[in-house]
Amino acid sequence: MATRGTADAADRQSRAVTRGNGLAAIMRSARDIFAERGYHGASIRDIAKGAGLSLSVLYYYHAGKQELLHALLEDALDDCWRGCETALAAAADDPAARLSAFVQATVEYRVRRQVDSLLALRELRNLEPERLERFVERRDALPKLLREIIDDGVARGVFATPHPDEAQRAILAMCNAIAQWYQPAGDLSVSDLVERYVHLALTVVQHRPPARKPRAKSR
Amino acid sequence: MATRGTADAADRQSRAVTRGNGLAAIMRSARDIFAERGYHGASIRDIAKGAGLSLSVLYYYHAGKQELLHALLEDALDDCWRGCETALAAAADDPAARLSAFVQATVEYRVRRQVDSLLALRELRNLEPERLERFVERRDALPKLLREIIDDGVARGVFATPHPDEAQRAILAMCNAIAQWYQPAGDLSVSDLVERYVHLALTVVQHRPPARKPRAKSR
Amino acid sequence: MATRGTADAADRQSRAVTRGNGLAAIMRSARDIFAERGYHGASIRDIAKGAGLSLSVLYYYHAGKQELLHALLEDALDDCWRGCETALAAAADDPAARLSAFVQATVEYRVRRQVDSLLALRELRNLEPERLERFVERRDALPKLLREIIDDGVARGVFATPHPDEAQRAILAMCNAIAQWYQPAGDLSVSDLVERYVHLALTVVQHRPPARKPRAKSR
Amino acid sequence: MATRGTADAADRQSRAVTRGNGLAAIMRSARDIFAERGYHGASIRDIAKGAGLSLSVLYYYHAGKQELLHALLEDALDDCWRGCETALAAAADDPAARLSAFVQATVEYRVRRQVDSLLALRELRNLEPERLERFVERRDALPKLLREIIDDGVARGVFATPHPDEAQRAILAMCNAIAQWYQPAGDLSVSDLVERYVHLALTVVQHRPPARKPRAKSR
DNA sequence: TATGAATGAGCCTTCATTCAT
DNA sequence: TATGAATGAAGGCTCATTCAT
Repeated sequence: MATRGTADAADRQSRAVTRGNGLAAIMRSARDIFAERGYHGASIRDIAKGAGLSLSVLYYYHAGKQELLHALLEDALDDCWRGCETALAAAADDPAARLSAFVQATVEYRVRRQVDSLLALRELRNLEPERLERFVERRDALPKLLREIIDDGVARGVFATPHPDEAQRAILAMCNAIAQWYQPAGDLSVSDLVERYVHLALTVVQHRPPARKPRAKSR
Repeated sequence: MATRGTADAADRQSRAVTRGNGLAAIMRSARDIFAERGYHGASIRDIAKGAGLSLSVLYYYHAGKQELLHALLEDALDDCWRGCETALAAAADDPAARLSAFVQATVEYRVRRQVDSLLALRELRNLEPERLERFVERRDALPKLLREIIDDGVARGVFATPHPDEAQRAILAMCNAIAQWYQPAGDLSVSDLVERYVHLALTVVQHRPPARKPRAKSR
Repeated sequence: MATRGTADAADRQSRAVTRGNGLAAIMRSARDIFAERGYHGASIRDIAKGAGLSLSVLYYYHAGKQELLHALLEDALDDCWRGCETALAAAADDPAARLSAFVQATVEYRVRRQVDSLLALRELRNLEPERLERFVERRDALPKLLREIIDDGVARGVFATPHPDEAQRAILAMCNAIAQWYQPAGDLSVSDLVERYVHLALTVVQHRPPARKPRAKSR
Repeated sequence: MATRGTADAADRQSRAVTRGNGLAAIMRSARDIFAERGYHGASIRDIAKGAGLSLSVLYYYHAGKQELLHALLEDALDDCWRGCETALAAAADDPAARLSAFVQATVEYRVRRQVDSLLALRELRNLEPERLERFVERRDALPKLLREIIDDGVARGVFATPHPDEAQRAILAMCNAIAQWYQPAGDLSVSDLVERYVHLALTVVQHRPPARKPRAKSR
């Protein structure tokens, strides 16, 4: 017959967690703590404490630690895709424009979801095999998409890179890395950041703007 | 009455670990298991088992799990630096040549120490604060070195990039990423890999080979 | 963002539990699950789920898990006694007839309440001390009653057993065991089962039918 | 970096557990505590405490709680079989003698291993399915053996029971029950107990000693 | 009547580490 | 060098129970 015990309210100082808002608080805390210590280094006890809730609520909302991670990663990947698709839908049908749109979306995502996006890079391997497989499949469509854009540019003679494969990898690698160092409070604004990375990407694929549309006579 | 106490020698079949080679076996096992599961996900029990040794030997050679990781990372970083220094020592005093040497050394290191180099990227954060600080200091000299090379190139007018900082980051990011995907058994030889990444790096810094030494009219 | 919070009504498909029948559903579920997994192995969550109700309703009807068990056991014991008393009330005042009536009632109870009767045997010890004491007192009156019947038979010279105590224990033990193996759907009908156990019991007490009622004069 | 903590020696008063004798102490404690509270009601913490050892040693010797139970049950069943086989090997080839030997062995086992034998009856269901199956198979050979003895007696006309199946069940049930009530310190000696149960069993099968070997006048 | 959200205690297990040999 | 036995701490998870609605 369990008694109530001494729940020292001091432990839950930041208890902005009003009844019913448990889930959001947990997700937030999980994100931060997973990011800080890694999946195995993070204890669900600490996650709960970070959320200002008891250990057990976590299991009310999620089946366990693993599922918690999964939920975070899926959410982040969803957001990433949404950004890309929106940007590409708005872009002109021209390789440079599409590449720029892709890079812009990716950079903005890395900044907007700095923490989660790092999680997705680092903690992927801690997903259970089955979950991992499904996740990776969805994620791998991104490099494929980028590759198509590059190939298209090469085919149309706008991108001169002799190594489209390396170019694709390089562009993603440098964009992904942003989440590791960018400091929103710093000097570099997001729009400047985007501009620079778009430039960098176009450089990497060796973008050669086509001769001006030969209007009359280019002389 | 089934027991587990007596470690059946059968479990250590792969005991190529002839007496006296304990240390090497442990390092190898630790490297693989840390890489596979991450620092917190790896148990020293499994590391010992992987080395074909008993748990306790590990403590004969190392003070603990933490020190084991440290030893691995230091060793990897040493190797990385050795490679860079050797390459740069042999390179001509010319930004493009120096950048090429740097990239070549880095790429080769990522391939030569594929596993350890990944460890150094991923498990860094699991070093104890004091160890971490010393390590990072040493590691951060690498980007600084690269930055100097780039700045020099820009100053001399050989590199046209308007964003040397981004260039530096991009070059390191793409080189680092190699360890994540390169397959030594695949089609791409190391020398080809190096060649492509050197090209990529020169592209990123917007290398402009200086006009042939303007023999006659310099005007 | 997968959650678990909202109990999806689909989970309660078998909701034959039309509003208002909660109590019966809970008792049924509790009986089955306690029987299947034992008191400590059964979770009230599963009991509630088995009843097609939410966890909390359980507490509307019962003070807790312990009381739930108690209610089940008391109910079963009541039934057992009712059967015995009815049977004995209808039996002739003759040891063999009374023993037969007792055995018949007991066997029929073990079949009629197969599950609950097993519960009463196995989960008794999980009652809280005070409850346990009261329960055992009531239950122990059964062997005592049986013992009286046997002693009476021995006194009257109808039962020849030299070990009335062992006989009593043997008879109860074998009747109790019925609940462990009897399959209502099988070949053996309840009336046959009763007949055999009555025979067995009479054998155990070494029943010797008295010399025919000395009609005229046996001389 | 874990420190030693305050191991209050007081907690391990009965520490007759000298280094190296851990296994035996654990088995003993496990037996008692499983018997007292049932598999699910017993915590391995309490088992360890009962053994005067730390929680973790348990896992040095056994894979877990489940395996601990399994080890106990197997050991008990082994003992039971050994007893039966020895007894039957020494018995004459005559149904009554064999039945007596079987009952004697069974009764003695129930007394000798009073606790474990109860465990085997009650906690069986808590074995994992695979383990359970193997165990039950071995255990079920016992009733079969008893049944063969009875059938043989019936065939030879020495046992008159019309219900050999019920007889077999009754004999085992009453013998099994012994472990529930017998008190070694009480009035009834083991040899008396055996004698009574042999008598009871012979009664149950309705043993009819064959007519004295018709020496001279068979009339 | 009935529910969803939340809690504290406790459980089984694993882990890094130590110590005597 | 190397090992088996043992330990305290912590980890993930389940559980009976409560409370506000």
